Amino acid sequence: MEYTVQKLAALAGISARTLRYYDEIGILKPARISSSGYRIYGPKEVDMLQQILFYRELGMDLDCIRKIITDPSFDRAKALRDHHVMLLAKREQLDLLIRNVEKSIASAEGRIKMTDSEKFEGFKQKLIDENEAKYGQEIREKYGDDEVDKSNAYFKNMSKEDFDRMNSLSEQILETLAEAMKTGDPSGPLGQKTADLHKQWISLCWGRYDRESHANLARMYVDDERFTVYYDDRVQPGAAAFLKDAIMIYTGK
Amino acid sequence: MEYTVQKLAALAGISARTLRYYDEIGILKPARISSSGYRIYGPKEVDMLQQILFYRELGMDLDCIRKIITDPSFDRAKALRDHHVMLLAKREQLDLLIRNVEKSIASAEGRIKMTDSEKFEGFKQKLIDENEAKYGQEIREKYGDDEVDKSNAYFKNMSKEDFDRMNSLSEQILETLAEAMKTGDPSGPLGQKTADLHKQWISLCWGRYDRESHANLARMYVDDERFTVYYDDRVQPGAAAFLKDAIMIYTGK
DNA sequence: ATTGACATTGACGTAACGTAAAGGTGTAGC
DNA sequence: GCTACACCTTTACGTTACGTCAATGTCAAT
Repeated sequence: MEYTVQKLAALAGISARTLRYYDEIGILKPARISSSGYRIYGPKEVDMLQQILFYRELGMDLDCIRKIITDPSFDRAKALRDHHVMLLAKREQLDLLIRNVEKSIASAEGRIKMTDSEKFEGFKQKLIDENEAKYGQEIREKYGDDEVDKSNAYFKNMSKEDFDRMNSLSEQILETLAEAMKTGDPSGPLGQKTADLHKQWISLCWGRYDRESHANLARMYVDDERFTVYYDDRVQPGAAAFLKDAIMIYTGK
Repeated sequence: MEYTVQKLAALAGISARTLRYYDEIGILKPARISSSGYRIYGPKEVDMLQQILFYRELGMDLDCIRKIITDPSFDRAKALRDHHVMLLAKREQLDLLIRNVEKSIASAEGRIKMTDSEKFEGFKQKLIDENEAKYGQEIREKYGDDEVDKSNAYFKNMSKEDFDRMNSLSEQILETLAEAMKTGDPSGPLGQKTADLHKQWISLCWGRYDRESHANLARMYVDDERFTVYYDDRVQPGAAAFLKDAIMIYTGK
């Protein structure tokens, strides 16, 4: 498939001017120039543009992008994996921001107090992202290692202290869930306390927390018999469904 | 609490120059000027800056931000709720991008084919975001409804077809896992096939897939007795650990 | 052959700061 | 009281990633 400037621009959701600029600064040259001087882009350029937009989305400046993609050792497969890691990091930052705005709402309603520092949580992270984007590969490779280390160290470092805490949380969840079900209200204080304990348990298990995963896990609780049976047996029938409702309200889903 | 430029800048993770610029264009004036001409910011300004950064994060230009926050009918509580809705929308766009990069990886490995249009999914959304930011409230209120509908539609839409597929996948996983364990090699073709089936199952359950969550779930399989017992009972002792190893290799963690 | 939607290359404009210059201020330590 | 040094000020020019004309050429259809 071949594209002229405006066709490709429409496809990618950018302007024709942007494509001409990218040609001008040598970041994305057309596959060929037609006899009448038109820029013609081919499949390779489409893929390259996608790469560029991924980097751009992560806040990298065009000069840095050029250095990376024109590097002879540029590895598209690795770049895609890097994008993936960075996008997941960005989502965590976004989740921080979302929690920030939720806390700000609660604070505006006088339900909680926020420190000034808390008011800017999730914004600062952006700077770190950008630094990472600038220093590029080495740090990213290190980042990758850290990731692996972090993952591996998870259950190694956890032994005893955290593990005990995890088991204690499991028990607390069951106890609080039983109490909460007596009230019959998943949105009540006991229901929400259960959800909060459950969140702590997840944070410990997964090493990180995001509301969407929490909600998905809750859905699985009613959907997957392993879980349903576990909670229904240990608390009472309907416990898994009750917990799911509490978590849904807790996560705002 | 009172802040000088650099103190506030450090707090918010921006530069002192940015604060002076915001003063210059009339978007954030200091509470007062000290006898020696220093800018002094108070608690009100801290909250205002937070607002500004929320709007900026959503891609709004400063001129537009000024019009909003200097409007006499500006309602901080409503603004916060708007931020919340917009940030959730942004996260959905991010999830689209993440799925895009995952598909791109699969495509690079020749596992699937992508249309050129699909290659730019999640980027275009940004334009829509900006339009929404401009046209504001009515659309956002409608969007909010869609949000709720979509969440609810998750398992409603799944009924029968997908649900059956889920159960069939569960069985396949157990069968393949049993076969794979005979070879004793989690990295072998059968072990990796098990992991791939498991991935499909997750994709169905969670509505999306990322390797990190997959790996975390695998860790939970050996760590949480509910899972361990489930697999060890149904296949053979050590099955949960074997599956975890296979998934670790599969996800490259 | 004309129309209208495309393409081209300049060239200047703009937003949101970065950066440097030239100078005043606050306070900690000697 | 003096010095050092980290902070503050304004002024002003530089930069990035394009937007926006302007002047001109091209293509496809009527």
